[in-house]
Amino acid sequence: MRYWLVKSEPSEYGWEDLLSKGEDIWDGIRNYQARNFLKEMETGDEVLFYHSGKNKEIVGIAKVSQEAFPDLEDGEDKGWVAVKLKPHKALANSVTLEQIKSDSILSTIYLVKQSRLSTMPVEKIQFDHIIQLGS
DNA sequence: GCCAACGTTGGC
DNA sequence: GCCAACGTTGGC
Repeated sequence: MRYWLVKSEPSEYGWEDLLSKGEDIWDGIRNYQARNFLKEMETGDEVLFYHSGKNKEIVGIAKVSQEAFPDLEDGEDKGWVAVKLKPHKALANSVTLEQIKSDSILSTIYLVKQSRLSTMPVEKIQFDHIIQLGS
């Protein structure tokens, strides 16, 4: 079991959209580093859902419901992949970027170090800590 | 609105 | 293969 964080601009696609769908394809990733992480995701892995832009906070936990499969571009397999996600649990209190940056356990995560990466792994200790902050 | 950090593109 | 120019993302 591994832990991840995915990022989305809520005006494009937010946690609410995933909730209302019940399960959805997480596609359109066009960055090699993010793609490699997507390929490593396994069914049942837990995924923190982060809203970029105005709110900048982790709002919920999703689970990988289907492992990587080809994400076609113009009907062709160009090596990009998508996964499927299901909402698992909303955080009672969302965890803000400000909290994350000021926390000694969390300040080293990719979210802070490499702000443009949209899909990234999270250490278990960090994941657990975020859940604790969000409960 | 600006800027930093990346990624991509294209000329050489 | 290098690098300058440009585009994009996302925080401030």
